[in-house]
Amino acid sequence: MPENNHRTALYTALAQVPPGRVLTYGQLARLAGRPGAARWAGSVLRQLPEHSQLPWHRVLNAAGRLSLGPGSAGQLQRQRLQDEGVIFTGERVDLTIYGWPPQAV
DNA sequence: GTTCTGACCTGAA
DNA sequence: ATTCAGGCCAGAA
Repeated sequence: MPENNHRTALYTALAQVPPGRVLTYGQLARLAGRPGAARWAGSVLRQLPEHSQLPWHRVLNAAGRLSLGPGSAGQLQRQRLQDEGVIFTGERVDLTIYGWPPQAV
């Protein structure tokens, strides 16, 4: 069953993201070898265990906003990102600056 | 089998 | 900038 394999690929890709950098669900799915499976990436992160050391907080939606509601998890995500030096312009993060991988120019 | 739902994305109006 | 519709993938009812 390749499902597990893809999930592992997603974990690996996510683990490569350095502190202070963020990526979108779509990019994460693409790095996991599944372009277009952004929702799938979200479901994987949702089922992620709490004791996981993966930087799940570095994943935002394409708009640069937190896809978690204003719950405790959302607060935690924002807190951790700010601790890493990510600056929020309002409720949004500039992906052209903090995006990962770096903007291909 | 169909239908809904969700830590989503893109393009068009 | 905001709203809408269509497309994506997977799991639950």
